[in-house]
Amino acid sequence: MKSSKENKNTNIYMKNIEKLCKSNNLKLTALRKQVLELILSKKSFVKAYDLLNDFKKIQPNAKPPTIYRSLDFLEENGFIHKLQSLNAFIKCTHPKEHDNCYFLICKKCNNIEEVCSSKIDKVVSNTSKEKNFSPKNVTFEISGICYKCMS
Amino acid sequence: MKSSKENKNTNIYMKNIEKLCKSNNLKLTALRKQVLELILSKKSFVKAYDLLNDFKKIQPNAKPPTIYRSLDFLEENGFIHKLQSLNAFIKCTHPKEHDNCYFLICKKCNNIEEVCSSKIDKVVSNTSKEKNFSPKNVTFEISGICYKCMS
DNA sequence: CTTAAAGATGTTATAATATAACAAACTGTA
DNA sequence: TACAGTTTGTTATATTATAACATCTTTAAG
Repeated sequence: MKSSKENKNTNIYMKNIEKLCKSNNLKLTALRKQVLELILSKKSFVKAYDLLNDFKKIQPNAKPPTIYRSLDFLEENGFIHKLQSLNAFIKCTHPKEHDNCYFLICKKCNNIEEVCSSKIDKVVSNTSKEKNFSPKNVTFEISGICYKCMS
Repeated sequence: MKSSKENKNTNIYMKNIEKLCKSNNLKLTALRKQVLELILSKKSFVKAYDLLNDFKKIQPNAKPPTIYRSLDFLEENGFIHKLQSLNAFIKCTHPKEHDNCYFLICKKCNNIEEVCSSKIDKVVSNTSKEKNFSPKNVTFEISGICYKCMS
């Protein structure tokens, strides 16, 4: 069961997404919204096929492309992130507010901390400049142990 | 056909790996060596199943675990890297000389530039410290367009 | 309106990536 | 030598992801 506070946060989040879609002329269809809601309902990351199984409770004949297409849409538009080292997906904590996000992934509790750091942005752009490289996508995932699990 | 210069470089590389294995008490078995040689023979990254097909020319009854186990050994010991955003593998340009490597991945020509930067190392350790996080593995891959492909 | 084009979804099938589990062979060492 | 640990062989299957084509919906132009 989700607490009413979580529900409220999810609602605020969805309102924001709806606004962003409107202003960016993106189609947040019922399907995409449902998939996003499922992702939001997770404490941490979610695997595509787990999402598919969840989604089958709503729409029993859902198939992998159903999920993957929605994931594509949500990721392309910065509403979720793919964690490349886990083959998993997670909501973006502040959609459309910046380009790149970085992640601290705890191997023990599976908690993900999303980090947005201008220092990291600078390292990316400096490294790219040095190497004459034009960056498009950045994958930056640090896996290890979070402070809660260190003891 | 490989140039004799490439063969020479590969030989030097392998000698170094053999030395490193000896001094670290690692077993570079014939199998592992063959797999590494196949990886070294590539200009860029290689996919596991392409590697398997290559390897089948040497040993026709090779199976996925044959390859994946060798990849595990080679990666664990820092002789190759897994590119998480590509599900692919590439040799390490300077094995055992540092902890983490970063990659510039050209989407056009598939060239990979391996970058080792103390600035990036610092950002990782500073970010981790700030967040009270104990980092173990770093995935840092920037995909984009390299200077050769920019025109 | 209406209709053509683009976009989204449904559906079937299959590709691509990776690992579990257990058996057999090998290696080092007590 | 024998036995413990490691590596490799082998079969099977799990996991992740996409191609291809049909159908339905939306949108914008005529």
